[in-house]
Amino acid sequence: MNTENIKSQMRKGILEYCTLLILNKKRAYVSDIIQSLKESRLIVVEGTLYPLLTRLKNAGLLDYEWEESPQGPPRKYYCLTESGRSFLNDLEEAWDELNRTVEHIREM
Amino acid sequence: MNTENIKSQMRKGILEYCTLLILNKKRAYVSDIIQSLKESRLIVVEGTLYPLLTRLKNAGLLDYEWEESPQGPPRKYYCLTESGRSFLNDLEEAWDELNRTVEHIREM
DNA sequence: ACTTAGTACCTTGTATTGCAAGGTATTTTT
DNA sequence: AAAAATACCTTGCAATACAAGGTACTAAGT
Repeated sequence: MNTENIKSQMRKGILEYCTLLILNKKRAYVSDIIQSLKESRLIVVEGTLYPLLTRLKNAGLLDYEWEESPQGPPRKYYCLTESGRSFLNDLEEAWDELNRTVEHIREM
Repeated sequence: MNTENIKSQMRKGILEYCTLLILNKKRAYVSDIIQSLKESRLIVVEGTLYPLLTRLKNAGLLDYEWEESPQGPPRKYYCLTESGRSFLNDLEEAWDELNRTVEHIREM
C-alpha cells in the first residue's frame, strides 16, 4: 500500500466532476481534456477517459460532434447537454459537502 | 446515473483518509468510527469498514487491542502505528493537492 | 506507390473496493 | 430457554481506473 495508490483512489471520485467542469467551459476532445487535467496536475490516461465519456454520453449528460482535424483523423468534440449542466451543479454541491466533511473531521 | 452514485464515488477516495484522521485523535472500535463519520455526514456501513480496517492493519498502518465491553461481546480497539501517522501526513498532502486541483480547474 | 510517424479513436482484462446481504459469537434481558 | 442487543466477519456483486493492445486515418519521406 503506497501513497500513489491512495492518491489514485482519491482521484477516482473527482474525475467525472473535473471532466464536466472542463467541458462546461468549452467543448473539447480527449487530448484537450487530458491536457487540461494535466495542467491541474490530475494525470489521466486515454483508457480511463474514453469509457468515462461514453458513460456520460449514454447518461445524456454529454453530446458530441465530429470535426475534421487540421492534421490526422477527425476528432470527437464533446460538450455538456442541459441535463449535464444541471448534473454539474449537483456535483459542485457534493464536492463542497465533502470538503465540509473533511474539515469537520479534521477539527474534531 | 444518479447523484447518489457519484457522491458514493467521491466518498470512496476519502474514506481511508477520514478513518485514519479519526483514529489519530483516539483509538476506537468500529461502531465508534461509524458514529464519528456519521456526525460528519459520511455514511458508511459495517461491510465497508471491516475490510478497510483489515487492509490498513495488514499494511502496518493500524494496530488493535481487544477490550472487554461494559455490555456485550469484547471490542476490537484500533489505533495508529508510527507508520500510520506518517502515512496520514502523506494523505493530508494528497488531499490538499487534490483541493488545489479542483480549485484550479474551477477557475480555468 | 509504399512505408513510417503521428494522431485519433476504442476495447479487453485485471485489480481494487464500497456495499448489500447474510453469518457467527458473546452478553444481557425477559 | 428464548429473545434482543452488540460485536465480530465474509461472500458476491457492481463500478471503474489503468495497463496494454488494437484499428483507422492523414501526412511526410523514400
